[in-house]
Amino acid sequence: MARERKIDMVILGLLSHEDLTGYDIKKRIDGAISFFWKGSFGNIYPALKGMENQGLITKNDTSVGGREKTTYHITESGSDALKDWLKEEQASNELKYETLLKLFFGGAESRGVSVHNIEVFEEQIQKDLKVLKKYSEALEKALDVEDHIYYSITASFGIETYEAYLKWCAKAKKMLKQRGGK
Amino acid sequence: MARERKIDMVILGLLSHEDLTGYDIKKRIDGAISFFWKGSFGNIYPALKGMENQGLITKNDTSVGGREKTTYHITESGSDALKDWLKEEQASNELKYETLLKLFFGGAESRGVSVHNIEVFEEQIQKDLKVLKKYSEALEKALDVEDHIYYSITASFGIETYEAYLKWCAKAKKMLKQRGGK
DNA sequence: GCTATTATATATCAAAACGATATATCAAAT
DNA sequence: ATTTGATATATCGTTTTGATATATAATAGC
Repeated sequence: MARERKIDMVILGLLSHEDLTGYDIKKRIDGAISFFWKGSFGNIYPALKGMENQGLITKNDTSVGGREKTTYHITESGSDALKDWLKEEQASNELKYETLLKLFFGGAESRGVSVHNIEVFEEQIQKDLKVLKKYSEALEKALDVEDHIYYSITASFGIETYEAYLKWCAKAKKMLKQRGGK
Repeated sequence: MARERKIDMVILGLLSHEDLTGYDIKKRIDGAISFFWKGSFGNIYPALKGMENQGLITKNDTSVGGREKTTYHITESGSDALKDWLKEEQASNELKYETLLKLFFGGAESRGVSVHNIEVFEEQIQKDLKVLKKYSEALEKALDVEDHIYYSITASFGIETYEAYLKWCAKAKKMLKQRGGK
């Protein structure tokens, strides 16, 4: 019980660097960490409310013209919660790959469908890899290397795995084509 | 709306090979496909009920002594639903890596904690890789190669990615150690 | 033979995440 | 001038997660 809401830690991690609005948080998640984590508005906004009630963050309402905006700031208590989580060694790592699922159960269908599914996946990865490599190169050029080491390491994780995916795509297609199609 | 329940397709995929109970289904998911998909009882049992109502599967109750058992069987309509899903080219592929998350936000903590987190991750992967390789070797020895090609391909995906993870672990640890610790 | 443990089997529940949608303002481009 | 896209917050139904409860059958150890 009293399960830990993972999104809380993501938000606290982001807020430990700078004050942000819910919308900003979504953008950050969609940016640098999107290849190993995701978040939605339906996830972020309730979490912000909950954490404000718990005193982990404080809010600051501003309005520019008719436009409202709520910026969140991490408290000392929130900072402690983040540190506690970082120290815990258990971590859940999981992937949900529908492409693999389709391939695994694809025996019921034609060989061509499986090859096509791999190609669609391959294209997506190639696109993602391109973006990630650009991001990684930009990081290396940045002056404050010490501060960016963790960003580099996570980006390198993405690059390594994406390259492994592409390697597998080539292999898988070859295997499927060699045996002729149904 | 009427969003597609992914677990339905997993269950239909498994039932397309053999009749199974809810418990069996959980075991199958925990087995060969666990490295790219997960399922829980709280997910499986309601899905079975729902699909039975939709006519995608039929149930068969038996009782051995005081023990009750419900075995499910795929219908033609269920088989069609599976085929339709296999043909759709869109597929959601996502990973949630708490280890990466901790590393990314680890700047707030000591360098040693980050290295330790990587080591914990590394050990888990080494363990999983061992299991997967054994499974893969067993597959290659199997006579009915044609039927097992899809199993081989998905297993090879796991091996490729796990090996990429290990490669990254070594690299990441080196990077963190080179720069000395806080 | 007795007992403890593990495997089989189904089920439910609160909390969390997902994904889609709604609403409205502001900035930029056509 | 208008349409498109970015900013900003919010909600809602469905699905998933993870934990827990319950009970029987089989196996292993003493």
